[in-house]
Amino acid sequence: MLDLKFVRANLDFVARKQSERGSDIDIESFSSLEQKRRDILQEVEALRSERNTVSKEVGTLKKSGSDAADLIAKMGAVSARIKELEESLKAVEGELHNMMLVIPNIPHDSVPFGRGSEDNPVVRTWGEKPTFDYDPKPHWELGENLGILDFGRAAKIAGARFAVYQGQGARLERALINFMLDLHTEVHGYREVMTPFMVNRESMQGTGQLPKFEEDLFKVSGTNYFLIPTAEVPVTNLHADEIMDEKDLTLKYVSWSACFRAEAGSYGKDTRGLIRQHQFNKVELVKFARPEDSYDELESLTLNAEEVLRRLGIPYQTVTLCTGDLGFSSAKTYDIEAWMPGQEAYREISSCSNFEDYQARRAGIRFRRGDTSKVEHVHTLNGSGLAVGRTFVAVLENFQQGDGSIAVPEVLIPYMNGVDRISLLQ
RNA sequence: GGAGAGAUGGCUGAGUGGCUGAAAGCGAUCGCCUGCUAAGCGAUUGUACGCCCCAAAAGGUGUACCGGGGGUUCGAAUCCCCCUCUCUCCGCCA
Repeated sequence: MLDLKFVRANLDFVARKQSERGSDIDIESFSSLEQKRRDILQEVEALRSERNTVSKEVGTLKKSGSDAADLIAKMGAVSARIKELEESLKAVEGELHNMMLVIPNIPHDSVPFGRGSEDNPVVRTWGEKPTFDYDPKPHWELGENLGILDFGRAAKIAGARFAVYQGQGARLERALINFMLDLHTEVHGYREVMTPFMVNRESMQGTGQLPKFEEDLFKVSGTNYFLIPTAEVPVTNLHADEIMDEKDLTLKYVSWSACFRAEAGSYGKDTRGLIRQHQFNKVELVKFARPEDSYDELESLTLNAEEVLRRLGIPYQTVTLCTGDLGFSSAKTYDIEAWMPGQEAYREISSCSNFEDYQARRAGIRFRRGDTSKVEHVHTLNGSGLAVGRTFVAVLENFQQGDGSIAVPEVLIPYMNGVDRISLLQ
């Protein structure tokens, strides 16, 4: 959520920034609603003030045995009026709040203007694409041939967009999770957390999934719980409604979770294989930072995520999302795209964002400065480090061999209990 | 699932209708004192929103907030109702 006072003072700027990301803001109704809120507020506060003063007089009069009937009758009327005003104030504030909740974040100045993903500039490429003396196979063929992936039975027990991992496939998924967690905790200094996979509505609103994107989420029927689409939600909300100590910043968390996405509106996209699933594993990096540090922290967070691919030996490129492709809550986002030989394309494997104070304002995450003891909103950041299912895909497709087996990347061998190749016989 | 108890500031904990934004203690910050440390003395120590002042900061002022929501009353931390969460006991259970 944007700062109400900032929006009020910079309406044209905010509207222009929103249009750059292809979003509209109704300046007129915002202004009139905001003005109305202040008008009512001033009136109701003046009346409350009067009531407070007179009520004290009533107390004094009664104590001294005098008659206060006149004042009491008068205040009865004032209280009734206050009640009326409070109701309309509540209505106006609710409307204004709902309006604020659906205004996306303002892109950072360094975010390039563009209409969509085709306009995202590449900031880095790493690694050499492997060459094959045959047509490299997509992971779903490799996986099913090796008996480590079973989409048919997944469809039988659950439905489309689910997968069953078995044998060395299940082991590989688990190895990737452990490898990533170890790297981020032991080398990059993140603190590991394991959180609930279901959260309440407030948490979803805190990080920006609600109210606007409810159709993308799974709701647990008969409860108020939603399945998390990413560990970003529970981990960021860990500090909701808290005032943090400046000395604890930058606070860095890493969390493995299953992620659940309804994938509404993606019919026909990536219907084969592991790329787009209703449930997948992800290792997520989350940071809470001081405002002046957050853009440096975004750079290091992105590099921390890239390090996973470097150690695995998977080629990738990193792009900056342009204004038209930027996510709702983000001020700036880098996408890391891994090379997938079987699909002959770079595919998104991580998305690293700085939300500035947008989520912090929604969720009430603040910190107190040590020197001035001023309270400010923190900046929140997060990024996949990495999407495990898609990393699984990248390993299969990049390390496939002519005989259909998969060479296990060096760094994963210890996590595979010494197995250095996945082949049919395993 | 059943029975009971509870939720107050950074923490502990008073407070059963007006003198309570909230006692006391602890902690923290600043100052004094002191060979060092400790102790001692003094002061300060919430958040949000509005208005005034204003380049801004600071300041002034008003309102709200004692788990959340609603009600009674001239007036609610305090009385009533609903909800959430925590604790204890019983039952069930990975």
